[in-house]
Amino acid sequence: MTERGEATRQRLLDAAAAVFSERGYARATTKEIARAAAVSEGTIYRHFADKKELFGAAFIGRNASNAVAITGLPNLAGTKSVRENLQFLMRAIEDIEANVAPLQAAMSSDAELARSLFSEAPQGEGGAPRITPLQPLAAYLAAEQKLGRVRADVDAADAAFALFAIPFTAVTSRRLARAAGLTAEVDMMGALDVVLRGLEPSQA
Amino acid sequence: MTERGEATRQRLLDAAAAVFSERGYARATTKEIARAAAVSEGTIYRHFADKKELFGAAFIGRNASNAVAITGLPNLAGTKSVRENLQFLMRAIEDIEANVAPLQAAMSSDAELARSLFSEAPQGEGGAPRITPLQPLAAYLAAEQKLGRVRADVDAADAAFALFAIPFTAVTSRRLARAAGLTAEVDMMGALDVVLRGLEPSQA
Amino acid sequence: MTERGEATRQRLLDAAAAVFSERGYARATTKEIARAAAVSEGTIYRHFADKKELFGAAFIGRNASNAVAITGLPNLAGTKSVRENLQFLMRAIEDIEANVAPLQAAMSSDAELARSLFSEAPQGEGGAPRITPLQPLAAYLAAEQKLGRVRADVDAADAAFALFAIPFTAVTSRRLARAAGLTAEVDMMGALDVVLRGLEPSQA
Amino acid sequence: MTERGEATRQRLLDAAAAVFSERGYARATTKEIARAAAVSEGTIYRHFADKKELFGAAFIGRNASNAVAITGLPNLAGTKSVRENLQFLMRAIEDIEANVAPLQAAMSSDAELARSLFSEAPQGEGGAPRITPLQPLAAYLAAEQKLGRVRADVDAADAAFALFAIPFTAVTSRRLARAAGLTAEVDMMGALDVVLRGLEPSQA
DNA sequence: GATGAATGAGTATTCATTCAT
DNA sequence: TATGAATGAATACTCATTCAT
Repeated sequence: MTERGEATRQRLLDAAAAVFSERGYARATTKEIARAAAVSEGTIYRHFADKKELFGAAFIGRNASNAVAITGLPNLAGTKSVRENLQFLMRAIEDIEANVAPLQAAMSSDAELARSLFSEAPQGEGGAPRITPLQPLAAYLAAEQKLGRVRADVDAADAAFALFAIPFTAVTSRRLARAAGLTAEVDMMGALDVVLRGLEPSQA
Repeated sequence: MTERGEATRQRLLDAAAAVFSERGYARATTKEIARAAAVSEGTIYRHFADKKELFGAAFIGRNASNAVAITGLPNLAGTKSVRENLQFLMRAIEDIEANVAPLQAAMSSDAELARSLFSEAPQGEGGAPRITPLQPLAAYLAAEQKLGRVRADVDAADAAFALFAIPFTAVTSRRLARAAGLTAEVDMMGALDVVLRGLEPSQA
Repeated sequence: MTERGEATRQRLLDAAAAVFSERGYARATTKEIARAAAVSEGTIYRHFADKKELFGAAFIGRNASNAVAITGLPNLAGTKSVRENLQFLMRAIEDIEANVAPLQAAMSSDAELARSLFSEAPQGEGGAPRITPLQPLAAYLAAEQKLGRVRADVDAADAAFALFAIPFTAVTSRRLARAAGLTAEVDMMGALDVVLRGLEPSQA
Repeated sequence: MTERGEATRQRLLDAAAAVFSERGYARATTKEIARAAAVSEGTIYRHFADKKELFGAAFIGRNASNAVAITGLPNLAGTKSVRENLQFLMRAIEDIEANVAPLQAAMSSDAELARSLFSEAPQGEGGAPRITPLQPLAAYLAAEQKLGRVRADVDAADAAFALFAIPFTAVTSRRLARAAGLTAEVDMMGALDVVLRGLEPSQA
C-alpha cells in the first residue's frame, strides 16, 4: 500500500466512525462518508470490501485504542485512596463507553449486522468480541481486597458489575436524552458513593 | 373504528414492536411488518400516517403498559424485607427494560427519528418523554428510610440510580451479546447484594 | 334507481367535475371526489364502473348542457348589429370553453384516457365526439351573408374558425397563466374588431 | 461533467419531452422515461433532483430553442408580400406550439406543478415565464404599418392576437382530435385570409 | 489509485378497486 | 344502498456497489 493509499484509508476510517456514530449504521450512507473523507464514493471500495467491513474496521479501531487505555489500570491498587481510584476509573469507563457506545448501539439494533460482524472478525483468544472494562475492574478490586482496602467478603466480579453499571448507564441515558433533544443530569459520583459504602471494610 | 379495524391495528402494533426490536428502525421494512401482522402493506397506512407514526405508537404502547406496572411499587415499603423487595423490583425493571430497550435502541441510533418523535408527541405534564423506573425506585427507598429500614444518610436518588443501573446494564449487555450470537452471563443479584450492603442501617 | 341513489349519483357527478377541473384527471383521487360528494369511496363504484367512466360521465354532462346553450344562436342573424351579435357569441364561447377546457386539458395530455373514452362512448350521428361551437358560428355567418350584412366573398367556415380561435385562445392562455400563478390580460374585443373589418361588406 | 455524462443528460431530456408530451406529467413514469432514454432509472437522479426538475429542464429546453427561432422574425418587414410573410409566420408559430403545447398541457392540468415550477425557476427580466410569439408578431405588424403595407388604424397588439390565435387553436384542436383517435382538418390559411382582409390598407 | 457515471434492487407511500358487513 | 376496511400493483426515489476511464 502506498503512503497515499494509507492516508486515504485512515481518512476513511475516521470519517466512517464519525458518520456511523452520528447516523447509526443504516442511515449512514457511503456517499456521506466519502464526502466526509473528501474522496469519491468509488474509492471506499478500493480499501474495504463493503460497507459492513468499513464499519467493522472503524469499530475495531476504536475498541483497540480503548483496550490500551484500560489494561494498565489494575496497577493502581494500593495507590492513593480506593475512592479516588474508583472515581478515576469511573471517568475512564465513561470516556470509553462514550466512544464505543454509538457504534455498539448501531449494532445492537441490527441483529444481522452484529452477527455477520462477529462471525467474520478474528476473535481474541478469550473469544471476547469486545474488550470490556469489567475484567480489569474486577482485577483491581481483587488486588485491593488483598491489600485490605476493600471488604474481603464481597465478590469482586459482582462489585465490578455494580460499579461498571454506573458509567455505562450514565452514558447510555445521556445518549438517549440527547437523541431526543433533552439533557439528562446524572450524578455518577453520588451513585458511586452509595456502592462504596458497601465495599468499605468494617471499621471495627 | 370497527371491531375488525381495531383488531388489525393491534396486530400491527405488536408486529411493529417485534420487527423494530429485531431490525432497528431503518432496517425494519413496512413489507416485513405487514407480513408479520398478516395484512397487506397498504393496510398499515389506513391505521398510521407513516412508518414513523407506527413506530411512535408501538413505542408509546409499550411504555404506557410499563408505566402501569411500576407506579404502584413504592407501596411495598415496610412489607417483607428490603432485600426481597429490591430483588422483586430488580426483576420488574429487568422486564420493563427488556421490553422498551430494543425500541429505544432503534431510536437512539437514529437521532432524527427521536427528535421528530418527541417534538411532535404530546408530552406528559412532567415533560418526561419516557417513563423511567428511577422516580418510583427513589420514592420506595425514601419510604424505607422513613421506616428506618434503609440508612438515612444516603441520598435516595443516588441509591436509586445505582440500583437501576444494574438491571439496565444487564439487559443491554445481554442484548448486545445476543446480537453477536453469544451469551452473557450476568449475576444481577450478586451485584444487588453489594449495593445493599451500603444501604443497610448500621447494626448499632 | 331509487330517489336517494339518483341524488347520490348527481352529487358525485358535480363533485367529480369540480375535482377533475381543479386537479386534472391523474391527480384527482377517488378519495377526494368521494369526500367532496360526502359519500364513502366505495359508493363511487356502485354508480360508475371505474374512475374513467366517472370522468366520462362528468364530461358528457358539461358538454351536453353547453350544446343546448349554443344551438339556438344562428337565429340571431338579422337582429341587432353583426358586431353586437359577434361580441355576444364571443362571450358565450368563452363561457363554454371555460367550462369544458379543464376537462379537455386533462384529456389532451393523456392519450390513453382520451382514446378509451371516445372509443367506448356512444358517439353522435355526426361522429363528432365533442360539440364544437364552430358549426353554429359558421351557420350564423352564412345567414348574415344571405342578408348582406357580411361580405359574400369570404368562406363562412374560415371566418368561423378565425373568430372561434379568439375566445378559445383567450381562455386557454388564461388557464395557463393562472396555473403559473400569473394573470394574462387579453383583449378579446380588440382582436374581434380586427377580424370584423375583414368581414364588413365594401361600402361602395 | 464528462462527455459521456453530458450525452446521457441530453438523451434524458429528449426522452422526457417525448414521454411527458404523450402521457402528461402525472402519467409519465420515471421508469418509462428511463427506458426511452436507454438508461437505468437511477441515472435520472444523477442528472436531475427529481421528476419535477426533469420536466422543468425539458420544458425550458424546448422553450429556449423556440425563442431563437422567433426572435429574428420582425426583420421580415418590407420583404416579399405581407401575405407571404404572415403565411410563413403562421407555419413557424404552428411548429413552435406543436413543440411546446404538449408540455404546457401537461402542466396546465397540474396546477401545483406549474406553480412550483415558475416560483423556483429564474425568470427572465420581463418576468415572462414563457416566450410567446405575440410580441415579435406585434413588432412585425407595427413595422409593416410604418411601411404602409398594413392599415395604420388597427391596433398591432390586437391584430397580433387575432393572428396568433389561428395556429394556436389549430395545433390544440389537432392535439385533442389525435388524442381521441380522430383527425381534425383545419384550414389555417383560409382563416388567415379572412384576417388579412381586415389588415389591407384601403385601396383608395 | 482515484474518479464519477451508471446500475438495479429495494423502500416507503399512494390509490383505484374489491369485499364483508 | 352505503360503508369503510383491506388489497396489491404501481410509483418516485435511494443507495450500496460496479465499471470504464
